[in-house]
Amino acid sequence: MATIYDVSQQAGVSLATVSRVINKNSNVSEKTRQKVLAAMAELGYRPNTIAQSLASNVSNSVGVLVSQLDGPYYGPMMVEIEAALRAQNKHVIIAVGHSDAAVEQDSVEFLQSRGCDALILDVEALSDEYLIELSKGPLPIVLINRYIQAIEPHCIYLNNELGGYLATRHLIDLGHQHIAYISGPHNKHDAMERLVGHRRALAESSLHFDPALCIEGNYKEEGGELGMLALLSGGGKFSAVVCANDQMASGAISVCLERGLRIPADLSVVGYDNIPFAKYIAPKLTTVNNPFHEMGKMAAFWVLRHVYQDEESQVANVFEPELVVRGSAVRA
Amino acid sequence: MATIYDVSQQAGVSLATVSRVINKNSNVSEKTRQKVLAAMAELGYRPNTIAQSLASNVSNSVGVLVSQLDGPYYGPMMVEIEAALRAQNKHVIIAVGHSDAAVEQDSVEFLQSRGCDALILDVEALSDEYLIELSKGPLPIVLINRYIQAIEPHCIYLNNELGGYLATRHLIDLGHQHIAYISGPHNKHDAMERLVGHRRALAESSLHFDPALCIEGNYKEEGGELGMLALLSGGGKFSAVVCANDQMASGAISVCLERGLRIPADLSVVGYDNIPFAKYIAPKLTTVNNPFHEMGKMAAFWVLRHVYQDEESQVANVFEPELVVRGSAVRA
DNA sequence: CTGTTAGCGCATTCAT
DNA sequence: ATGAATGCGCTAACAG
Repeated sequence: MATIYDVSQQAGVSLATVSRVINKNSNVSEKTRQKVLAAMAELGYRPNTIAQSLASNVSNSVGVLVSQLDGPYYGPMMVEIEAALRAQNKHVIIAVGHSDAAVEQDSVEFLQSRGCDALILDVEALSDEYLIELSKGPLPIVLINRYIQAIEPHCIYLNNELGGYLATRHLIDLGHQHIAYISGPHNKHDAMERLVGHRRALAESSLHFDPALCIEGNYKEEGGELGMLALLSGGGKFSAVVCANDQMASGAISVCLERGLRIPADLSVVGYDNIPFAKYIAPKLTTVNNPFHEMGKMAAFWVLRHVYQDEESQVANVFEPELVVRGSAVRA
Repeated sequence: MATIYDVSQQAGVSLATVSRVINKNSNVSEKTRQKVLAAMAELGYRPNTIAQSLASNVSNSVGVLVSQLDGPYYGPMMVEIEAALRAQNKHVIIAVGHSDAAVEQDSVEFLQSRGCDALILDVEALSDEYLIELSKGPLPIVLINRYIQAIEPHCIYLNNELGGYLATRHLIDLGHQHIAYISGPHNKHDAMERLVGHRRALAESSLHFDPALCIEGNYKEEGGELGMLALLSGGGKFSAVVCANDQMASGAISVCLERGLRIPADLSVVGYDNIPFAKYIAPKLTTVNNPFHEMGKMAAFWVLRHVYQDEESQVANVFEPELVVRGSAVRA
C-alpha cells in the first residue's frame, strides 16, 4: 500500500503538502494540488485511517452499545444510526450489552479503548451514577431510550409514561372497567414508566388498580404467555389487558387463542411499541407507536452535531408516543 | 487515558516490558509481571488499540457487511458474530448494503479503508466475479448465505435447495396435489435455490409444476399478501402454498384470514426460515429451519481461524435445513 | 503557500 | 529476563 511519503516523492512535494490536500482545509495552490492528486491516483493511494486516527486523535468511529441485536427494536434503530453516520464517513463499531451491568461496563471500556469519538448507549443495567460520571469524562456519550435528569441533554428518549397512559386510556374510552396489565421487568426503567402511565389513566377515571391484575413479564413472548396464564388462572375478572410490549402481547394472544378465547370478542388486547410484525398478528394489534428508528437517527445526529460539529444536524430529545388503533381492542 | 509509558513508570520497568506482558507471548518473570499488572490496574490502563494497530499492522477489527439490519435474520446473526469476535477482543465494524450493488461495493471499500483485518459479507447484489476477484486480494473475506463454487472455502451457506424440497415434500406427504409457491425475488440466489428444491419435490412425485401457481414475491410481508391475492384471484386450484420465507407466509396468512379462509383447514401453509415470530403466528407456522445464528458464528470462527490463527475455532461451511412441523399445514 | 520536525501509543528488533 | 532505540503512517505546530 502506497503511503503519504510515496505520494510526496512522486509529486515532488513534501509530506505536509500531501497531508494538506488530503484534509482539504488548508490552502494549497491549485497547481500543486493537481500534482498531488495525480500522484495519488497513479499510486492508487488510500489514506491509512489508523495512522490518521493515531496522529489526529480522531478516529471517525462511533461506538454503539445496545442491549440486544436480535429482537424487533434494535435493527431499525441501527439502520438509521449506520445510515446517518455513514453519510458523514463515520464508522460504526457495535457492542452488545445483554442488559448485564458487568458486560455493559466492559463494553463501554472496550469501545473506549478502540478510540471511539463518541458513544451511543442503549443500556439498561448501568446505574444513573455511572452514566453521569461517564458523561463528565472526555468521551461524549448520548443515551437512547433512557432519561436521566442530571444529563438530560444527553438523552434521547420516549415519553413512556404517556404511552402507558394512552394504551389504558384507549381501553377505558372503549368502556372497559377491569383492565389487566402485563408489565415489563420491574428493573427496567421504561417498563416502570409505562406502568405509571397505566395507573394514571386508571386513577383519572377513578378505576381501582388491582395488583392481582398486574403481572410482571419479561418483555418477551414467553413473558406474555406466562402472564396471560397467570391472569387466566388468577380468577380475577377483566375484559381487557394491556401488554407493556408487542412481543408479550403476541405471546398473550397466542395462549388465549389456544384456550378458545376470541380476541377481541372475549378479550381486548393492546400492545406497545408497534413493531413491524404487529400488523401481521391476527387480529392486527392495537398498540402504541414507539419511534425507535427516529430515536436512532437522533442519536446519530446528536453525535454529528456535538462531536463532529455538523451544524446541519438538528436534534430532538423527547419523542411522543401515539396510539395506533387496529383490531385487537373493541368496545366492552 | 493512561499510556504504556505511565504504566512503565508506575511499575518501575521499561516500556518494552509492559508491552510484553500485554502481549502475553514473551517471557517475563512472574514477579515483574505482577508489578506491571498491579500498575495497570492502579492506573486503569487500557491499551490504545489504534496505536497497537498502527504498530503491529493488525487492526483487530472485522468488517461486517449485511444487506439489512432490520428484519428477523440479521439480528441473531450479528449477535453471534459480535459475541465470538468480542470474546477474542476483536472489534466489529458494521455497514449496510441494502442489496444494492453500488452501495455494497462502496461499503466494501469503506470497510477496507478502515483497515479491517477481514470482511464478513452477506451481499446479494455484488457479482460472483467481483467477489472472486476480491477474494484474491490481500484482505481475507468470507461470505455468508452465498455459494460460489470458485471460492467455496470462503462460503458459509445453507443448502437452500434442500429446504425448498423439504417444505414441498412435507405437503406432498400430507396428500396435497396442488401446491402453490410464493417465491423470493428472482434476482436473489437463495430464492432461486429454494424454488429449485420445490420443483424437485414436485417432479419426484410426478406432480405438474404450474407456473400460474408460482408467484414472485419480495421476501417481505407485503409480498406474501400480494402473492396470496394474486393466487386467490388467479382462479387456479390449490390446497396448499409454500412461501419462500416466513415473513411472506405471515402476510399470506393475514390476507387469507381477512377473506374468511381458515388456516390450515381450508389451506395449508408452509414457511421458510423459522424466524422467532413463526411460533406466535396463529396458527403456529410450519416452516423450514434456517440456522442464521449458527452461520454467523461460523463466519466469525472462519475469521478467527484463518486470520487470527485461532486453531480452536472449527469451521463448518454448509448447513442443512430441517423441517419444523407446527400447525399451519395439515392433511389434505 | 510550502517544508521541517516532532510526536500519537505501541510493537519490535537488537543489545545487555 | 529486561531495556534502549527505531519506526508504523500520518497530523500539526512551527518556520520560512
